[in-house]
Amino acid sequence: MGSGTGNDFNSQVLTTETWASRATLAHARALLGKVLVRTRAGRESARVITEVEAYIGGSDLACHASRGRTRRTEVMYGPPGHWYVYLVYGMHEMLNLVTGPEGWPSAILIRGVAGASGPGRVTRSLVVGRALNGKPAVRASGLHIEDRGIRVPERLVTRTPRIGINYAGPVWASKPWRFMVDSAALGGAAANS
DNA sequence: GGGAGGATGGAT
DNA sequence: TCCATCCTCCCA
Repeated sequence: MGSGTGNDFNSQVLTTETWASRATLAHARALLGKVLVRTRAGRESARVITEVEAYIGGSDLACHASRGRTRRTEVMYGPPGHWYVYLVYGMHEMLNLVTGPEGWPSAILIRGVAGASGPGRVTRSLVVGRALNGKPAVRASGLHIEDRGIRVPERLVTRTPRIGINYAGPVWASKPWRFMVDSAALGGAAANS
């Protein structure tokens, strides 16, 4: 696959996968500073997203979809803008937002929000579970994302390899597909916006 | 039907 | 460094 080698801009022919990969990474970056809004029993809790990771397509060996289309990964093959929630290590719910295009499995894991660092803590603090799996990210589902005007300047964004995926091998484990913004610095940025 | 291993987090 | 805890997927 053309996008597997790294520098897409040197490619003469840009494949559908290349475009989709770029779109997912741009989307991941754009999620920093957006607000995750949980509505439950008439109450709303909102948290600014501070850390995400991208899992991009069937060729990404760290992506669950790399092992084929199964019952669990089915939602990743569906239309974008839906939640992919699964249980890991028998105790932690992982919250992902499916990105597009349909039929091309990719998702963004929400690893941190203001006040909760770590994907397991994100879901625990917002009471998010597998009941949301496959649901669209709209208010009626009880969980959606809002842009409340928080600006995240590039200098506050850190990119690193993804966490806990060494089993995927060095090529995929080294992709800088984790995006973070310092929570405290973000507070200042939000105040200035 | 059985078994291995996992996109973590907290304790030791 | 260890391990709780259970779902998913592969293999037989």
